[in-house]
Amino acid sequence: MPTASRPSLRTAAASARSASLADVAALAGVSTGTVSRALSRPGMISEATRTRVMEAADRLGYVVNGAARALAMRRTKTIGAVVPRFGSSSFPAMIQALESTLAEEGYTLLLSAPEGRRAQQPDILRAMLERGVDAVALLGTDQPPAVLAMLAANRTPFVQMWAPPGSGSDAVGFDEHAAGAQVVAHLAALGHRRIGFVGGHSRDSERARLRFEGVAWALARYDMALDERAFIETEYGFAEGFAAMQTILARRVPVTAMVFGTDYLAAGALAALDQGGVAVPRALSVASFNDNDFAAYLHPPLTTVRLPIREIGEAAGRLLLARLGGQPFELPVLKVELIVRASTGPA
Amino acid sequence: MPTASRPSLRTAAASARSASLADVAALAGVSTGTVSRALSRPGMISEATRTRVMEAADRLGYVVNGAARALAMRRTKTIGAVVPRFGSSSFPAMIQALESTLAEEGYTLLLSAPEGRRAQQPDILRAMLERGVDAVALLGTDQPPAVLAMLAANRTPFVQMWAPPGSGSDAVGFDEHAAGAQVVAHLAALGHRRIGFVGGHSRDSERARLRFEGVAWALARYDMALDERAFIETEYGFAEGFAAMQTILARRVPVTAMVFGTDYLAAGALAALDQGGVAVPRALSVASFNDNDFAAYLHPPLTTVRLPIREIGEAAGRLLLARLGGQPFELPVLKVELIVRASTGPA
DNA sequence: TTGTATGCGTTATCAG
DNA sequence: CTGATAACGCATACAA
Repeated sequence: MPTASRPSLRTAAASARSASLADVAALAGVSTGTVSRALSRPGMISEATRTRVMEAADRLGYVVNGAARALAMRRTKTIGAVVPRFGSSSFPAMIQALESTLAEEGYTLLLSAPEGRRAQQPDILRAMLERGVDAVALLGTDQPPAVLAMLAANRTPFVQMWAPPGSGSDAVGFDEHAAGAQVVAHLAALGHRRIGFVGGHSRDSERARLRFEGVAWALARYDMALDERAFIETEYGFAEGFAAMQTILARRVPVTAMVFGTDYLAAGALAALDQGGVAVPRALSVASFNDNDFAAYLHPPLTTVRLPIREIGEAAGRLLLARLGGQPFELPVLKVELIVRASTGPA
Repeated sequence: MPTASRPSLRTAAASARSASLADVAALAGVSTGTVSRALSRPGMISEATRTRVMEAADRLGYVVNGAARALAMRRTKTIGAVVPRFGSSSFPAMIQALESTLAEEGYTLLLSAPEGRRAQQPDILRAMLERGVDAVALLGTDQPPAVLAMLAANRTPFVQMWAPPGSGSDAVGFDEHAAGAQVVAHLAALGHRRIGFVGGHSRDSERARLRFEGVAWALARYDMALDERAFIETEYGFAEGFAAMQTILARRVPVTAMVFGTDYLAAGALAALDQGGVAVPRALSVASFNDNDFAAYLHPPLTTVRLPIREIGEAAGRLLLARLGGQPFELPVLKVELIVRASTGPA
């Protein structure tokens, strides 16, 4: 019977591995249980031994072994986030907010930022589950069934960020449809009747799709028309906006206003307009959606809808923390805001 | 003596927890050891049992418990990254590249993006070490001694990203000094003698400091002068660039060119110049540093130095993988590139 | 308040 | 090729 506590060969061998609870216990002259408690529930321990343990601990540079702890506690204090196409988008601000919120409670973020083909694969989620994440934050509602199934099988709480709220499961986002409609309503009020639209691929992006649906809905509502020849779906980016606008200019489409799905696109388009000698907003009005409002600095006479992107990350973080703590959580209402700097009606 | 294998109470209780190796073993009628091998070293197992195990595994939706694995293997296949002020900068592209590179080898990224005060605290690193990261990627060389000490005590490999290479420990970055000098050399060649500079706080950012040192060095070399009243250190951002440029315009400083530490600043400044009726580059030349080159779309006649930011992340990833694999690794030389679109000498 | 002993789920070693 | 069994390092129920 292996009852006697073996003095653990390595106690001698100085620092073959990094210090463990047993090492601290030995140095402090107490049991491992005591050390464990001293470190995580200081209240249950006498002042004297506690300080002795503490001293021993940081003399050895002790760092708790999270794997062992996770194994024993069935909890890692780690949250996974899966955010495709993260580098070239406005997601970083959202993730920053998510991370900051979680960090307040001692949680750490495991980030996956798949590009290209890898974006759709469920192995990504699997990797996070293997790492024992306590919860997961996903982007949008367009999740492969396999993903949802794995989450369910593992009973892992999750939240969908930047997704239409009220779709049953936990989702935090704003009303994309309303945002899209708001821009069009504004243009309608100015007297525009025929406009163009350049946005992200609605096939790949739920956000692009919903936003465009809002635009389309409002177009019908205000009896306006989207000129097919001034409608382009592309990747988000300056270069893409530039190219799209050049194409539309070359087609000589008779629109009096253009709407862009994101300010990156708008910025590129403005350069193309500038180069093409088209005055904004005199000859053509331009509106876009954004979070950082930088387009305004580049081209002040631009109408934008400010999207509360950081707020998404923060709310998602709070939601997960609440779920993990068994607390109730009320989803905040994230508002979009129309910022009008200068606009005119059709030339 | 607890020799007999207890049938583990929960074998009955269906899915009280998520499936473990033992559950799979039971279902497949083999031992846990066999299941473990079947899953991680398929070659060592007979075809027949292997498929039986596989079936059992995914019938139960088995996901390996990383904590247990990490405990046994002393390895987590997780890399930590600490990147302050991540949301509002060009770091996301770097991180995206890092993550993608690591993902190729099955590594996952644990990201910490401290804002404000939290940025300097060593607890952040501690949290990562507790999670058992196999290696760590840090930003820059300005690390608190405590951080370096912890890393050393835990024998955790690490790399410093966007840091001057050749500083002894593993660092990947480009020559900031040369980048700064390059811009000034270009302006000198055009005949400019008196310029201004707006950049990040050199106190907080090693990058800002080095870049400015390159500028200063070249100014001396080419016998040029930096007008003190056109020198401002500020936060990176559109609004800050706008404000800084307005301030400088108000001071009526007789400079013929302005250099900006980042394109965000330059973009804001261009708006201020535009609004102030100053023609670029006819009346004033503007140059900046960037990675995504977006300023060019906003204001084509702008000279920029393209910084290889994504490459940093990729190289850092490869370096860590090499270190973990005991492979040699040769740091790539990351080149900066001067992009001249239109420039003139002093008006 | 403190010590003891067991379980957490895998991997790895060592026999068969 | 497969089975049994000992680590791995910590938390915790139970005893003292």
